[in-house]
Amino acid sequence: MTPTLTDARATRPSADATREGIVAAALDLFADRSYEGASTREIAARAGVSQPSLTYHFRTKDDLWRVAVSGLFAKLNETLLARIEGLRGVDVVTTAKLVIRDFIEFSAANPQLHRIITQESKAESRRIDWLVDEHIRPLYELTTGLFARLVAEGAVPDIPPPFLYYLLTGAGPTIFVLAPECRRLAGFDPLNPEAVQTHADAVIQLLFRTPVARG
Amino acid sequence: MTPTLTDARATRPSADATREGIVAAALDLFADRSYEGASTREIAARAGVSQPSLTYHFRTKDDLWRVAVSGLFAKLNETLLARIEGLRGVDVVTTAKLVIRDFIEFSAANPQLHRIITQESKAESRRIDWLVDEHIRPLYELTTGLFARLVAEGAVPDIPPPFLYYLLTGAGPTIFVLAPECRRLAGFDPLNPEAVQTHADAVIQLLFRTPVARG
DNA sequence: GTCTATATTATGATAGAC
DNA sequence: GTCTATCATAATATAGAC
Repeated sequence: MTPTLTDARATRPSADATREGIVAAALDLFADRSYEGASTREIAARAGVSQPSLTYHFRTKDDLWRVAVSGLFAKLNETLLARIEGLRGVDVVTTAKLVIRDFIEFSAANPQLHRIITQESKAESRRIDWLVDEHIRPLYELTTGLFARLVAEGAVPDIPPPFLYYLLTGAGPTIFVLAPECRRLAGFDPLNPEAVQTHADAVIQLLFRTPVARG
Repeated sequence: MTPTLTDARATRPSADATREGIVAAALDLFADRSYEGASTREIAARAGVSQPSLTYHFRTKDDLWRVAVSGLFAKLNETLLARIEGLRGVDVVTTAKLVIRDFIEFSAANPQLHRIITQESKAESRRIDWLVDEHIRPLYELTTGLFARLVAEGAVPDIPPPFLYYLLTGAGPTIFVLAPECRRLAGFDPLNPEAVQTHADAVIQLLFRTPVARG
């Protein structure tokens, strides 16, 4: 870093702000264009910095991708674990409904997550191995564990938890991932707050077979 | 075409076979790498032809993409309309369950469809406009019409049909689109026939709230 | 109808001034 | 820490032989 004493170079953002700007731009472009389709020049342009600045801060395009994706998963984990922490002692059905609503709200606010996972989920990708080992597996274990208890209680239909995991993974984020299609096709924006809640209600109603009060 | 009388040039495939080979390779690579990420060189290599052969047969990369995608939608429409045709006069609940199972089986056999729609569903894409107008809207009208009748009959929960459309669009294909992830994460291949049926059963069970015999 | 060769542009990463 | 200039490679598309 070696900052100056006065730190007077206010014309340019600080190194941390630069990094954050690059990461945010990278996340948007990786999600929209896929890893191969997003160019470092365009990421730099969107972040308002020069293209070699990415190399300086992140070494390679691959490293930048990993940093950007890790940030997203950190946000998701923080959200879900804070919710679960706050509900310690509460019954599993109530907990699950609130966690699912949190997941759906997160997916609406951050559709990049599901887009990136979808793009990287291909046979040849080295990045999907990293993604699964580093970030997805803990969430998978958490979710399937929750579903196993819900099935045991008869709160959700008797479907194997791995299938329930992929039903939720698909049914939850897809309407937000396809938001540009939805606007053209159905004439409404699924990202507006009312639509997000309607969608969350629908997912919870399908899974739990009971009308659900919004949390 | 101007084929020779003897058509003895058996060393190379015929023009039609060449086109089909290119289209099949393009579909796989567009689905895996997105439009921008798939190179015409790699498509040509997978099809076993030279790179300029793509230009000769399809003029531009964009035209090739459209031809490949149109072929996929033609297959889907053929499948669904044949089923609906064959069930003329049968009650709407039975029809819907069979159509949904067909859609899920098609999604397992052709995960490229949902991958490509997902990749192109971004604000700036000119291709999503074409996709919606040319191919998706008729299927959307068909599906939401079916769901409206199912809701009216009380066969599925009282959820607005556009949301039911996106619930099915997400819950149906996602496990197949994420098959490489699923193999690593859950340890089974969702594309195996037994898993496909288990998944179809699960989707139908969630929507219709009754155990369902396989069709 | 298919190829080799190539024109033109865009890519990821590096060198080096400040 | 940020920039301009540039290298080496890969991209789409074209020219022209066969």
